[in-house]
Amino acid sequence: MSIVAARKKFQAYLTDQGLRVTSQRLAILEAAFAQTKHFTAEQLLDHARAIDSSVSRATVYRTLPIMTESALVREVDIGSGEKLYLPATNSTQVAQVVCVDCNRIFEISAPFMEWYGSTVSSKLGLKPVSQRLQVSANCIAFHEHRSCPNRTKQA
Amino acid sequence: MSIVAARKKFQAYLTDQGLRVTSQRLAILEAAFAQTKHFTAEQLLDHARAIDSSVSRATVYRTLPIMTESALVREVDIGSGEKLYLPATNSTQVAQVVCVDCNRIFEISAPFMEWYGSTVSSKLGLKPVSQRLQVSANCIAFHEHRSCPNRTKQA
DNA sequence: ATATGTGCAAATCCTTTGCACGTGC
DNA sequence: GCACGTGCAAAGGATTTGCACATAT
Repeated sequence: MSIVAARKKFQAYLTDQGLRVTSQRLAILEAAFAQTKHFTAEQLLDHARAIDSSVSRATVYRTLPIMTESALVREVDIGSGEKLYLPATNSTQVAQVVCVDCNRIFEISAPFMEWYGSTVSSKLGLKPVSQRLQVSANCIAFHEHRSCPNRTKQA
Repeated sequence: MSIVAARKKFQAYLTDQGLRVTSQRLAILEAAFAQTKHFTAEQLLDHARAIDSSVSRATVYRTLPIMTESALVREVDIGSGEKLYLPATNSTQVAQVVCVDCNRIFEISAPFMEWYGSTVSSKLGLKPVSQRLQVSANCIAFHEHRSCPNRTKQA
């Protein structure tokens, strides 16, 4: 989604929910959509401040749930202590493959996930809301060296 | 796995790793295997103290990774802030279905997970270590009432 | 005008850690 | 005996929150 479309959608969402369109919220959205890979709340704060220096950490943390609920940003929890975020794509049927050697994260299509969620949930009398699939892996070629060539590139 | 078998396996693992068999570690293992559902570190501490009052929170936190690495306990992170644990079963090919209304957690067989992890990893030049699949869902019949009949039963 | 939003700093929550003492091997 | 394990309390890191001020509508 383009930043233009994202901004439009965000403003519509805020208005629709009776929330206010503030310069800080727009700066944070702008910063999020400038990212090309997964980012943390802290990294988002840095980038948002480059756009609007008045943005505070608290507002970033308060805005992330809004962007997530409006499906503009996707939240990814790989169990690393801090949550990661990503400008949302159309599909929610995406799995993460995380290299434990170098922390690279690949977003991979997993179209069967939704089917599985529905099938299993209905058997339990539940209605699926979302599903997450995550694979942890090592770099094959370099595992024997006990280090990964990409180790310095923290994804 | 019976507690007897678990204790034997744990002692073997500790010895094999050059770690010591202490009364605290045994009490914590005992407490873990007395659980019938998912438990937190804090709950484990409570139960372990009922067996050996000298057990400290620090030791529980230091023992959990040992039990996890020895495959006696399985760690489940549903992104709720605190990690959950479970006496391990044979299969690692298990998905969690979490009811967001009442926090019940169902462990469901998902035999294709391992296959998916291997397939996808090899395409990326990676070797899979583990995979997690989690489905979030609502109680169908009670979602309209905005509450769940099991809400008080924190799983 | 007024209900929301914001920045700041303190608080919270789970988990980890430094240190001096205790204990399995 | 000595290295490893332990309890305690303090530290740590990510996220949340109370409050007084600012601002969108």
